[in-house]
Amino acid sequence: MRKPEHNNVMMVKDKVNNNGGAIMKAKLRKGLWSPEEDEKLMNYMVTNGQGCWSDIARNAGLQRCGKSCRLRWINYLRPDLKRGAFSPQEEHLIIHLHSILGNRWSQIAARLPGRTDNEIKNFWNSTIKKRLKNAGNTTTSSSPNNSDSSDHQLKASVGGGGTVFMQEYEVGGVCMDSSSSSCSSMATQFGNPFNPNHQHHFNNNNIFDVNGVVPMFNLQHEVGGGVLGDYGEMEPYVMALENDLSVPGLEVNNTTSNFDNNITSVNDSHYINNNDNNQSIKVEELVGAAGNHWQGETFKMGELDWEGLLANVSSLPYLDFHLE
DNA sequence: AACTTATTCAACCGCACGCAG
DNA sequence: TCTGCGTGCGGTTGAATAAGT
Repeated sequence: MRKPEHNNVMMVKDKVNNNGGAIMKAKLRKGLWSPEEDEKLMNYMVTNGQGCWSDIARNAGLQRCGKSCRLRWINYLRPDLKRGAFSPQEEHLIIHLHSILGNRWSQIAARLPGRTDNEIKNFWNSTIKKRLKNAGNTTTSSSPNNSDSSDHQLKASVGGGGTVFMQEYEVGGVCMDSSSSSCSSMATQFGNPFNPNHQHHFNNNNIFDVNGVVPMFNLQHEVGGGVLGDYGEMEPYVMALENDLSVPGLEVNNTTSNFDNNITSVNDSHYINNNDNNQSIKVEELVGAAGNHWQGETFKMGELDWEGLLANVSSLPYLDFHLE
């Protein structure tokens, strides 16, 4: 989109050299990355793997700060990135997750393999927000931070639109930490209220906004048709959870793994089974966002098995959109 | 064709957190 | 306990591009 700026060098960082504290300016580039810089960083990462970003910036011969290198890698150079427009499934998932997580783009991105938080954030701010606004709704996506902490009562819509007032949920067992990495036990602790199988509590066709008492829209529509065009059709009943609710992360730990066949986990929510090729792929590897090690050798973005993904993410709430 | 406005998205900035010394 | 460093996150900016007039 943008053309690289090659002369955008700024005096950003002062360094003290060894000669009695004389100041030496380190020239760090800012602005768009040139293809040459991309190549340098890519080559370095492929050869040496991820490490200290400031070291990477230095050792790769880049006049960039480590932070910039990290961002460039995560948002652009990472080989497991999925390019192109968001699919309707992804759109639904983003909206859905945003209704739960608010602006926690990194957590949302962790559930959308191949997508970055920045990408999702941009997509949300530029596209979805606008569509929702155009749909005549102004209250669809309040953040968890906006929730009314006094409201312990959960409202859930049921089938034909009736309302069920849930008894106060014991939310104490839910991982409230904003970091998703250690929330894998939430389902069991919580009695797994987010398990779509608990249909006596929740209707699968509706989103429950856990952020506050705001109406959410019905996702019963087929994904393919009029993705967001139907968002004007709002469900008036919602579920509200107080506090900051963290959805169990798909990526959980940093155990070294690979794409070998038959990887299984005691905690099945941490892995994606790819039934087509008889492989189980650790979600962390797919996502790549939180992991410190990139080993994406064989994984091809764009070939994600959505059904496999969603079917095995038992802890992911309300994955209720219809797959084609 | 020229100009204006809207949209997109890469990148920066500041802050918070964790960890080591 | 304090401090500095590295990292990650979310908000924001601004240039490039598209669309409209």
